[in-house]
Amino acid sequence: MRQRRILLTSALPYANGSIHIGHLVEYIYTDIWARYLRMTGAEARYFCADDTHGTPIQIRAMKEGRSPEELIRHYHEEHQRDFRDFQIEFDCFHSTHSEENRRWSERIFAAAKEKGHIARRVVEQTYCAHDKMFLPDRFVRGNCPKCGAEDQYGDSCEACSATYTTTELVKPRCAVCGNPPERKSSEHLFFELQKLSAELHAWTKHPDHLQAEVANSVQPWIEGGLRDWDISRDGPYFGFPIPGEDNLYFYVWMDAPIGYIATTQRWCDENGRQVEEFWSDPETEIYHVIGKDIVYFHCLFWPAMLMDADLNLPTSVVVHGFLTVEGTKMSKSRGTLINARTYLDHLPPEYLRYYFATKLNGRVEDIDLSFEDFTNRVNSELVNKIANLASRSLSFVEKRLDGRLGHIPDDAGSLMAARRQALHKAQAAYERRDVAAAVDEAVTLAEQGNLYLQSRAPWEAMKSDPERARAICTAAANAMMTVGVIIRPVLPVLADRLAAMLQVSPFDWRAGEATLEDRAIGKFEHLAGRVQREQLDAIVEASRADEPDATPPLAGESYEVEELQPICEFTDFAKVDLRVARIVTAETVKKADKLLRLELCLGPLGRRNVFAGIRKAFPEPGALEGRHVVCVANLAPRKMRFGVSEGMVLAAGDGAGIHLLELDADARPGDRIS
RNA sequence: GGCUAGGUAGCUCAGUAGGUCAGAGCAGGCGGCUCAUAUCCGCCGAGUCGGGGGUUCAAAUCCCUCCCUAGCCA
Repeated sequence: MRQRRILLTSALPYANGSIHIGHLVEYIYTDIWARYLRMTGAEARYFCADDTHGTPIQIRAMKEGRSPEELIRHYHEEHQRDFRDFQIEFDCFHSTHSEENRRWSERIFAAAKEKGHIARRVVEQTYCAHDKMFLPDRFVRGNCPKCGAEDQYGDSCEACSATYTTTELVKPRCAVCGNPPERKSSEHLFFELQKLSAELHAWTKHPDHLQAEVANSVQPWIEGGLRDWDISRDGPYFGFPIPGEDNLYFYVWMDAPIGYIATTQRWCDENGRQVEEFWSDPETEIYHVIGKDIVYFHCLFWPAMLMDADLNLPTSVVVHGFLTVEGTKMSKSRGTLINARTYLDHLPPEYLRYYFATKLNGRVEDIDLSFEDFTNRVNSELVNKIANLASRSLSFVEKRLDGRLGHIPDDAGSLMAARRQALHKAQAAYERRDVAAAVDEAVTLAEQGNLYLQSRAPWEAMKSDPERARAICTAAANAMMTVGVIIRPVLPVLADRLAAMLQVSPFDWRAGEATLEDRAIGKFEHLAGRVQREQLDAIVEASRADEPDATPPLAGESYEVEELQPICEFTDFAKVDLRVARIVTAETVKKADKLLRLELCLGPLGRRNVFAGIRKAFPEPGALEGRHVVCVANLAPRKMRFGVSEGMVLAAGDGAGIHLLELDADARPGDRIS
């Protein structure tokens, strides 16, 4: 039989934010499944990429004063770090902002055009003249045309849940600059989905392609008539220009799924393989794991694009539910929107992988992270049952039986039968993506192993017949090996530590039914320790702190201040070199009624000439002389009409009152401030 | 509003084509063991299987209806 070739993907994370535990449900799920498949000997390739295009990234970058490329580079690195530290192993994690993706987007678009499925139509949209860009729904705010609720998004009303278009919004304004937008028409390109209606209907009806509940929810869309899909956006737009069009770009949702192919291409190029092996060979299985929010894109648009391009369609689109925390939607103010990194600062990735695994059953159900449940499951199942069985069998052998296994005794027949059965049931469960059931097999088997040890009491046998004790522990160790194999897709690092103790390699599915007898084992190492409820509380606390404006202001502090800038990484902050400076001279500047010219002494760093807009607050500049202030010492020099300014002094205030930041008189000029 | 999926012991959930299906694990109580980074084993649960109605000799399991929850509605 030929080796199964399988391509797996998770939805591409958008490159304008950090990975949080909600995202992780999907990546952990896919990773578990990919690892399981590899353990059975299949070639399972797990591909993913950052989704990098579109207006939100454009605007976010603009607000942060950097280029979109810089922004997505930042998140590309951060995402990969977070995934790696959660033991999520991609064969390739690429980016939709790549040459491979550009080529494939152009090719797939050309194919759709060739098939006569691309139409042109003029659309009227909301345009911000100030920011010189068209505004998507979420970037127009205004009053609901139905109920009049204020400050609603451009697509629907949170108060009366009416839906409408941005052009219907009353008193609209741009969410970026606040100016009222205008209406502007332009010609867009549409993918005529309706023309593939029959094919899509047939495809979505096939029971292998979609879970029953997903297929159900897709049918009304098809039967109700598929609408054409606007796949273009006007420039300036961060994305790929559409060939042959003037100032039109591919909509981010057009090129995002193509990223699956582009990433495959990238990996193939790097590994001497052909992309056709994955996207054209009908024997290859393709699985897309997605959240239930993007079913429409993956079950209709995406298959349609693939149909037109004559590429493989997904074998299955696997849909999972959302994550809730303590029974409710994740929320910044409650501290339950937990970033991957925040979690890792407090707990090992294994616990979350394990917990999610106990919930992932292949159905489209939301899964809840209940802290009590999390603590119970990790402690009672992972630690008390699984890790403890390893400890009871292996560390006993190491400490009291010279680290050597004997032979499995006759009275272990039912335990050995149980391990075979658990392995097979777990395999069946993994195959149908019911990870929860597979984990349950591991736990149950560990339970039986513990029971076996309890009833045979090797510590008693030890007193009269050490070889009997060795035999008992050998049976338990073999059961433990199977537990380890079953749990390995979920807890790869932990399982590999077990494999090292058992000195088994490769630790694959076949090892689950092999027998280990009459051999030495490696040094015992405890597999997992208990989790404390306090550690979870600390994560919630830290997640609250991630959101600096979550706490309400104190009474009386209701005046207006400038809005907070986006989060700045420490490395960015560290670029600003602040120094202690003593004001040597301070004087007014002719023809400049706001400026003072300051001569600063930075100790060994010499003197600086600085123009500061603080004259209004200091009618007697001479009084400033001798004061110790904060100087931005590595600011690029700026040529002004009155001379060159070689830095800035820091001050607070809104113009009415200005307060210079001042240091104690004994601060040394030139010292770094951090 | 429409659609979809759920509502089973304090918690998380099993219950495959209706008849040992009223269950498991955790938590809690009692007892035992001590090899195990206080872990393991045994015993202990009357929960109207969301409410109501119906089909059937028999329903958590089928039908109708209502209530509640979650999500989706391009």
